Amino acid sequence: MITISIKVIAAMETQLSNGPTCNNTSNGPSAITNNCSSPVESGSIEDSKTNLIVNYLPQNMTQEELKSLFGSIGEIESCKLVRDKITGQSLGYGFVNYVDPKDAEKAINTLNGLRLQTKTIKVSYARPSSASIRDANLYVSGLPKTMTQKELEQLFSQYGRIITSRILMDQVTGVSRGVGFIRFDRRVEAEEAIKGLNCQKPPGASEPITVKFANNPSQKTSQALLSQLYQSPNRRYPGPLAQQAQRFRLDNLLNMAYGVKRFSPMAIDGVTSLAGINIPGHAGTGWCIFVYNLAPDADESILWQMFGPFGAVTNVKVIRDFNTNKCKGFGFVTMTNYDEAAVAIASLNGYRLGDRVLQVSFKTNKTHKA
DNA sequence: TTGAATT
Repeated sequence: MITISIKVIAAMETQLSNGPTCNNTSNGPSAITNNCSSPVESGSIEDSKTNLIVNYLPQNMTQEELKSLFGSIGEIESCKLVRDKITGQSLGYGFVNYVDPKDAEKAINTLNGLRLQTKTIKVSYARPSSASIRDANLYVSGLPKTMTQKELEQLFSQYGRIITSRILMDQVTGVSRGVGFIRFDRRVEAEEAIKGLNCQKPPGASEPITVKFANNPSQKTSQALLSQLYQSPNRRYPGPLAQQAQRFRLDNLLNMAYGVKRFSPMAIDGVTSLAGINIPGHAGTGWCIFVYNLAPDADESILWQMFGPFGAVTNVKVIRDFNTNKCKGFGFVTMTNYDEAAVAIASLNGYRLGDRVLQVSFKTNKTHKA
């Protein structure tokens, strides 16, 4: 009875593909109660009493026109015309959420089947499953660096249908950062995966992984954004410290010029690496330095400023509480050269920064776990 | 009082 354009079908399938497949194309109330067999969705009918999905909208209908049309029934809480992400073209359907469920019901009764241009629009309750479709995205950390995306999926697939997966890679080395994402079809699946896998060791792994719900699109606080401005070294810090650092560099130059051999553990690194022995603080890319007793508002720039004058600093990190974004009292600095790191530590350990006395040392494997 | 990581 209704001529359905290919585009609208595609749009509907896009919407449906986010949830369990239902064998009919009806979005009417019967579909909610009867046709979706998922146990999650049958319990949340309440959610859909104000929210409508409107299908078969004319191609040129705008969100404003949609809102205007449905707003004639009653007060609208929100209204969304779904568009193609790339072209911005209407996908021919949208959502209208009323304040009052009675208005939603009225809209179905009066607007469903309304002819607009060449279309006959369909108005029905939106699937109450949006909540189960959304928030099914997991953030996974502590993964073995050797784990592949396929292995990650294998691990999680026992809990449900995986929509997408990803392992974050270091942009330079291409090596896994041990962090990834799994998006499940449904939220319950994600919840089960958390129950089953959080704090568990994947087969063959030596450390347990962390599985939790991912944050929404990564929106950094303006504060975090600002601190990134300081990711480049800032080396104008006059005073005795800088002088000491400069003196050290001069010493190095003189030593090189006069052929003085300086001892450096770097010389034995190749051997110890082959033997599988870890040198504390040595991370392969440099020497990792632990800095303790930073102030809550400390940021990366202070680490650059303090350590930069002593030599090549490749990375600094202030460890922050995720929620408050305040420094947890410590941070890390990676320096390329052992000698420079050693002098920086000798110079900065016990250094008074504001009203705090810093403790600076090579990072150890210390953990407060038993 | 020795790591977070958010496509």
